[in-house]
Amino acid sequence: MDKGWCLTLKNSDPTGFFTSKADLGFNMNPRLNVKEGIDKMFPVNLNGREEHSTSSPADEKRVVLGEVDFFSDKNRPIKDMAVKKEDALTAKEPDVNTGLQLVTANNGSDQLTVDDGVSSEVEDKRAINELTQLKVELERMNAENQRLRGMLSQVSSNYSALQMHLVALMQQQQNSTAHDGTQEREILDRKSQEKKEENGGATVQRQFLDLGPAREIDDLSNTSTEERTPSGSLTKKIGRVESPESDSCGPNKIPKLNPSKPVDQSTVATMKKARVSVRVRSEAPMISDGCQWRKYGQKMAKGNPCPRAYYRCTMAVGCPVRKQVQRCAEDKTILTTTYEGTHNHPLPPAAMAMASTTSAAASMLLSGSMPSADGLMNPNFLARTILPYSSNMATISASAPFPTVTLDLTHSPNPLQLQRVPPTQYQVPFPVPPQNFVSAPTSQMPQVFGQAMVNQSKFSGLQSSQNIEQIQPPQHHHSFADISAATAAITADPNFTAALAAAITSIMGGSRPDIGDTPNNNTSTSNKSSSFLEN
DNA sequence: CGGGTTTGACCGGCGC
DNA sequence: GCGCCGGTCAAACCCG
Repeated sequence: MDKGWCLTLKNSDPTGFFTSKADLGFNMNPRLNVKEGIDKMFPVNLNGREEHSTSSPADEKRVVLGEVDFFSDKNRPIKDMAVKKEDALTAKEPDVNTGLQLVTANNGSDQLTVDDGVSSEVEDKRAINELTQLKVELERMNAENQRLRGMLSQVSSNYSALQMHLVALMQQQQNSTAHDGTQEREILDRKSQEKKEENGGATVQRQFLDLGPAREIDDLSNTSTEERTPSGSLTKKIGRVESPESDSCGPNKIPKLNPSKPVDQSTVATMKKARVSVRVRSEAPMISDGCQWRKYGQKMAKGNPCPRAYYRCTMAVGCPVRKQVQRCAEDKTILTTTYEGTHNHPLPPAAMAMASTTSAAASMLLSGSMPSADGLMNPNFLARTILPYSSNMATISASAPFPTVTLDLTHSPNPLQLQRVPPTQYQVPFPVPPQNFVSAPTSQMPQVFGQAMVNQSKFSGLQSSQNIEQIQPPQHHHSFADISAATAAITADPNFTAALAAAITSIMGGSRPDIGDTPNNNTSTSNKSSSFLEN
């Protein structure tokens, strides 16, 4: 026992008062047996120091036990003797019989500490108080958890609504295009249909071929970013990257395309080469992206003690999508997942977000502009176009053997940055009512991508974003500033950030980890990463 | 027994 | 041509 009660005495001989418990006239429980005289007691350590700092406003830390009547054996009341909190205390040895300890304040007043049942009871009381506080805190956190779950659910439902809306818009645009009788569109549609027949339903590659007129991309670039390629145009330069495998047509190769569209051919060839890397902090061996993967190899990469694992998608026979998973050599908590290729099959909702994310990023990489003269694309292009809130999240490199987009989710965006973003930079509005709309920066990326590149869409990410905005102007910008503080707090934990990003990525696909993201949608090695919400 | 993982072999690109 | 390296294959192995 290293704590006790401090009584304050003044102009008296305290040693004469408290030689024993009997002398005190009570059993150290001031609430039960004290007669009169003391109105305040507060706990101190046995070394005579107040538990609270004597230099801080510690009045609130004093334990006021109410009116206490006390008479010593000399019939002298001890009352109103509270020591000033700024007075330092010096201690004397506690009485071996009573546990009382006389301490002397600098102002000359004496104080007495009690080491017995009183302190125990007070400690119990304090423990109870702490427990109560913890319970309150726990309840608050549970409520917060429920609220966040509700937000995620809302975002999920909003995404579903938007997805349906987008499909409707696509159909509407297709109809209007057909009615316009645009020759080019008809040709594209016809060729698209031919490709579908030719590829046995593998239509996904066509998505990236129907990128639409370069004018649309260029127009969007005018509204999304002032940074353009040195040539001043974002006109497609697809075909600069010629692949020696462009004419291959193996089971994992891109089907050979109509020679009448050399641009498409090179685009498809490059699409296979284009890669999207996602960096997250995760202890799990692999992030959960909703797809089924089969590991087909593992290699030790040069310069990294961590092995690189190779996976291929097994959700459909012949799906060309592959991914590499490797931990960062510098920070092994960072997991880098590199996706390559495009799924040739329908995706489950849980996999839609990540797949569309990577597809959109790759599509932007290829359609927005290919590497500029210096071989390195402006790293802010994608970031400012699709990730207006987190320009530091995306880097694009075309100097590598394959053009690669890296989405770095290991850093939480600066919430202040969110508030500074002018409304005109919000690329993707939300056609659902805003009252319950919530979006966090970490969820913005999957949501934007998820909407921009729905798997069966024939729009590029740029087009879909633009089209939607034309129909439904942005109107929910205040939500971002409102939640930025909470977002900052949430994303302060890097692990949670990564988990949140992964989870939202999954959730944005239409399922929640607790109801829809079954192990069947993941490899056996990735199941661990989906349970963070329960933590 | 089927599906997934492991792991050494193999292949092709690339630089010297 | 040779070696390095990234990527893939496939037999062996593991596991439920």
